[in-house]
Amino acid sequence: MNLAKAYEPNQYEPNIYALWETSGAFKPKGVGEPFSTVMPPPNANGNLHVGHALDTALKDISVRYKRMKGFDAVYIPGADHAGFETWVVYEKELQKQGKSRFDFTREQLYSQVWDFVDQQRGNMELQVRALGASASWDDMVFTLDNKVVETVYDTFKKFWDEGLIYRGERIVNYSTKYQTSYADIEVDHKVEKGTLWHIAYPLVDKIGEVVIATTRPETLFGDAAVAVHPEDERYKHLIGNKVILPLTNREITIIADEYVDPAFGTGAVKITPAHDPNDFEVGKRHDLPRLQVIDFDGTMINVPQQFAGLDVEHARKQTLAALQAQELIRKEEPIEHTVGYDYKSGLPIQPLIKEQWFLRMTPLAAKAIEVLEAGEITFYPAGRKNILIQYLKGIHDWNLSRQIPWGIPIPAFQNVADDTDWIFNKNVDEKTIVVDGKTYRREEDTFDTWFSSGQWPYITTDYLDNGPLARFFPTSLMETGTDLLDRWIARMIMLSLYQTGKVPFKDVYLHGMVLDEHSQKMSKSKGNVINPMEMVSEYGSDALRLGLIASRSPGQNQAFSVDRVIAGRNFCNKLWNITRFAEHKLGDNFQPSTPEARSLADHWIIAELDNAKQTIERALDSYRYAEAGEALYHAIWDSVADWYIEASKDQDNLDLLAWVLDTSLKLAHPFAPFVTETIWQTLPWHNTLLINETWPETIPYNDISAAEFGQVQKIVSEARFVATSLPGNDRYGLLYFEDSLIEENKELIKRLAKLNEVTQTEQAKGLRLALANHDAWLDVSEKTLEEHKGNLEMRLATTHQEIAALEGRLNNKNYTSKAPAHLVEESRKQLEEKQALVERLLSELEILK
RNA sequence: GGGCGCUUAGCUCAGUUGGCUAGAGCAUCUCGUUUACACCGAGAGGGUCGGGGGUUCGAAUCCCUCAGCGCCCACCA
Repeated sequence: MNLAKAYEPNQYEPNIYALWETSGAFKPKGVGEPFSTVMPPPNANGNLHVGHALDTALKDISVRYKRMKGFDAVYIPGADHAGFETWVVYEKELQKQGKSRFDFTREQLYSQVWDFVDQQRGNMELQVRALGASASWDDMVFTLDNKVVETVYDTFKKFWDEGLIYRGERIVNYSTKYQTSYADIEVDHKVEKGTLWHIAYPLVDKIGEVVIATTRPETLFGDAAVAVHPEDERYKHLIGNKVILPLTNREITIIADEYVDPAFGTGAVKITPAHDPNDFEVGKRHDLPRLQVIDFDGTMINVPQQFAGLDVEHARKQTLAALQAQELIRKEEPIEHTVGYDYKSGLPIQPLIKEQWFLRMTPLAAKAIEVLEAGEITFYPAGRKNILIQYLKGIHDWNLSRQIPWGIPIPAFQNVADDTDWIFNKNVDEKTIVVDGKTYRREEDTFDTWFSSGQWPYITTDYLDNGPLARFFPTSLMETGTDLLDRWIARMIMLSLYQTGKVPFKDVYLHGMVLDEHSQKMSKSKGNVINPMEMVSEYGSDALRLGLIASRSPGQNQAFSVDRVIAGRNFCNKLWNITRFAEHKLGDNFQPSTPEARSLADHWIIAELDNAKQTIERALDSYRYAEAGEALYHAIWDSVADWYIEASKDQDNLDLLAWVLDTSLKLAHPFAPFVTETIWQTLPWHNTLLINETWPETIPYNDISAAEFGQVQKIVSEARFVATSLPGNDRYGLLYFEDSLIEENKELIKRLAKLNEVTQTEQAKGLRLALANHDAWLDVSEKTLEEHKGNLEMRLATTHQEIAALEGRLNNKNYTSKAPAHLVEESRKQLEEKQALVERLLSELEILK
């Protein structure tokens, strides 16, 4: 025992975590209603950021709360190989070593990244532990674990067999920097000011020209046609004619297509099937050749000598210069248009043609929309559901292929003799295989990360194999950032419905981004990144947790506040010092027996804690963490520390004091697990772990006694208020007429209001306190009284105003007839009290005259 | 072009079916070394809830409108 004067979190946290973990406290108990949540696999490629800390805090609060409530709770940890994200990090490492991906084979790269990730993973797991996550580490899943890969293959196979997977040559979003294609949602669209160039294409057999408009002149080398609207009178007569493609001697045809908007630009569009999704479609309709002029590394190919090898930007400049030289530019028009950018490198995305594996999304999305509309999943905040439905309604087929070595290989092989012949085969370690006498070459691409993490809930619970955690599927709570609504939540729902026929989770809680203290997005380049581990070491893990959840609502991006973390630390210290007081009072060997309310304060504190408990329950049951945290904070600080501990100095109800401490620790445990467990371990009457305790139960108390303590508080507050507003620093005596409440709580009132003495009197004198139900006076001198007169008059004026407002309300027949009865009743009571107060204030002023 | 969100105290933000005198943390001011805690205690000041209109007995909360800020989605060159 003998606790230090202040709580030093670093001294206790690692030991407490080890105590929990080694005791098996994080493992599901196998009894009770299941409650489960899975860690959104943090990327296994670096340090946790403060968003992870928030995520962990929210989930762990829910898990600890449910565990204490008797649920069979499990928090399943995970780690994500985070294919592309990790790849980018690793490629930078390679660069530092002066190497590139092309120096190694796929197998070599894979094993190098594996080692790299393995190292990072350990670090990440330690950080999750430091955050206090009560995760069941034995059930940890890594997205490259065998069972994950096997399930991913099975799912892929099922899609393949049922015709939902197809291999297609299509325009894909291509990152020339990382040399891989992206999914649609990985492209950042930005509205920009650009230029629309009007370029003349001379007619072949006639005199004249057709002027097309384009924002990408450098792609003209890939043009396969010029398109106009079939009904456009300006061009109707030219349809079928040929033009000469400038800077080349190629002839291309003028075609008609509904796609062209006659009102835009010149009404004539160059068609470049290999480098624009719309043109690709037009090209398909008209059977146009696809001439690729931008290579996968972002440089020009299949173009005249002078442009070959240039990157896109330079090619554009030189093309324009060449066109200018031939006087073919008719106009330059400023334009606002959207440009797609690589979300990772910030460079423009090139639409390029590539053969990729696609998953047909429409049937999957339709099922998802169905269950969402049926309300099978509850969203916090609720509005996100409709956003998701909207997304699903407009979904496109999903490009599953990534041209990076780090990931789950796509288990497909292509016949070397027939490039349309693809077969499914899991033997991805072989470069070639022979099946039925035919030789097949391995697909070198890997899966989009989200294809594996999209199956997370049923993989982590081993639902498909009916593993030991299968009872936890569908999971109870999926908690993640709002930014993952489309790319993760949507996919989990679709894939889960497809594979299991069930929704993957019942509740979805989406938290916003944690911004810096000035509401700016945190980024390395701005240098405003807050490292959660630094917060933990400076203020403690609990403090960080409390600070993160305070005043934070779902779906809303909100600033991080060190002040709130400090407030959290102070709260932990408060709990610590409440314990020190109790320790002092109870001694080293205290063993409590049944607690029982005796004093008014006893009844009151039981009521307060019961109230707080119910508020916390209501809030946590609907994931209103901030509200729960606030209720806890005030129950502990205001009620327990400021009133009950103070009252305990004048009384000895040790059993109840111990109960109050226990109850406080239990209520606080989900929010501040480390400090509460640390304290619990010091209490001589416990030899258990707090994490395994049950949620507190209230004990009998009496409402009337509790309310009477409220009266005592009013007397104390009024005496304090009046005394501090009086001149000088005098301590005053309190006089009162026959009043059993004051009588019985004399000592308490005296100490709390810092009075010299509290005495019964026959004759009132001094300053009458503005109390509705008690006659009490501060024993002050005439002179002080005189100086206080102004205060009294102000008090009287405001009370008159309040009375007028109350009377106005009560005189309104609509109010008395339509408002709920208890509100009307309350107004009446208030009016009476205010009126009594006025009487007192008046008589007080009368004396002063 | 659609969709969503935000605007409440000096700062950062809560405020769930409309209902006590609109709250919190920090900051500010005044007192205070009462042995649990200065990572403290007591008290105080500070908001016409972005503007305007409407519904209602009653609006920060619901509806309309205007203004400012932010986000997401969308293959018009």
